[in-house]
Amino acid sequence: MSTPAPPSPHVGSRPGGRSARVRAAVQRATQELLADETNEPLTIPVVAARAGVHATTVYRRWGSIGELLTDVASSRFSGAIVVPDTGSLRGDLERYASDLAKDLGDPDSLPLVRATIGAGGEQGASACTRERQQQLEAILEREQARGNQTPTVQHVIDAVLAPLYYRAIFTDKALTPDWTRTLVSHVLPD
Amino acid sequence: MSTPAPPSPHVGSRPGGRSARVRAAVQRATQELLADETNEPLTIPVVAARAGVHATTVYRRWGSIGELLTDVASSRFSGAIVVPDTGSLRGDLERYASDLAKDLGDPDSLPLVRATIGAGGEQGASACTRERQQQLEAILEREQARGNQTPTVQHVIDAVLAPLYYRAIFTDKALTPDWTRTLVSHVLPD
DNA sequence: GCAATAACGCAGTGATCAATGCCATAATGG
DNA sequence: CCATTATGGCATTGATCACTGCGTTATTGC
Repeated sequence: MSTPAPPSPHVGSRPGGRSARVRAAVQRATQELLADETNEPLTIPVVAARAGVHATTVYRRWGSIGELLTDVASSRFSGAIVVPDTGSLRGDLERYASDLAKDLGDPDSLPLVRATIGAGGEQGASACTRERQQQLEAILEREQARGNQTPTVQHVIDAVLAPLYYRAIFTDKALTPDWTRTLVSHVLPD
Repeated sequence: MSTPAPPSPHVGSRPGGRSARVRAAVQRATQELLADETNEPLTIPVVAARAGVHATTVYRRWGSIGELLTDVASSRFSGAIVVPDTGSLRGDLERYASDLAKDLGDPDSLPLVRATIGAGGEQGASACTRERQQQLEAILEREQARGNQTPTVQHVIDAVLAPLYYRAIFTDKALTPDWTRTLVSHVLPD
């Protein structure tokens, strides 16, 4: 966050090369430290030590904790949920909301979201939700391709996505299936 | 967060005594540092220096950055908005949502929310919204006292409060009056 | 295979942080 | 007004952090 920008995170390496292995180890270590209730400081030297990597490497590739968390969140929250295809908009939304609730309820995803919001600023926060918004958009577009009317993307974000994140982050209530169904019912009256 | 617990934050002092002055100075310094785009580390020594107070004092009264932020957020988000009384539920909700949008849009409240979520954990996050939920509850209860039907508190939280916080934290979109009115209209059909 | 380039490991440096013991000062209660 | 308690200031200490040259190892392109 304070450094100009890493020379370019080296994305051209083969999947299994040293670079990819280091990246995976560091990302895993970061999530483990966040999940650990041991209140470890989550600094770069600590993450590096846990990953079995030298702190220098982390400083050079990520630059700061904020950028590291943003990167970890991007990976963690990309592809973890597949867009369902149940045949109906209601089915898709209910299924998707339920999957997202399960994902957000995972004990090590909430600390990651919280920490990323705190240290990653605007970039970090959007890394936690960008793919979710796009997936919601895809669900609505497919329904429109079927020739049906749909609520706007914004409405679905406000009525389904926002409450899920809000409840996860700000409360200690469970994200129950009943409740997620209720959320969906508010955008699909009948 | 790691210390047992401060001996008790000294709440019995007169408003204007040394204790209260120090508390105010530290809280103001914390918010100023968060608002500053200078990317200062927001550590206890830095906060203390800016407040013209010795770091020792901050360590003893708050113990950690997380607890300090939680305390600052509690103060900052308590009493900043008064529950409106327009005579109608729709008026109250629209007014309240608009006030909250203005408050969340304040350039130095968003960094505080983000940082508190990140460093304050469950306690910190709820400090940002507790009073808001209670105020919403008060609005609904007054409408019920008028003998009218209302949506549930949970529904209003999901449909109005959650999108406001979600948009503020995760996106860079403005919290426009038009949009907040739309949110209210979703819980008050007609 | 063999150069060229990029990524990583190593050791070390200055700066900053968290934490503590001791004393000064202000606030409470009789 | 005085004693008791609590709160804040000061100096210091050990630990940790962010960061940087330099050499080594892996990866890429020819």
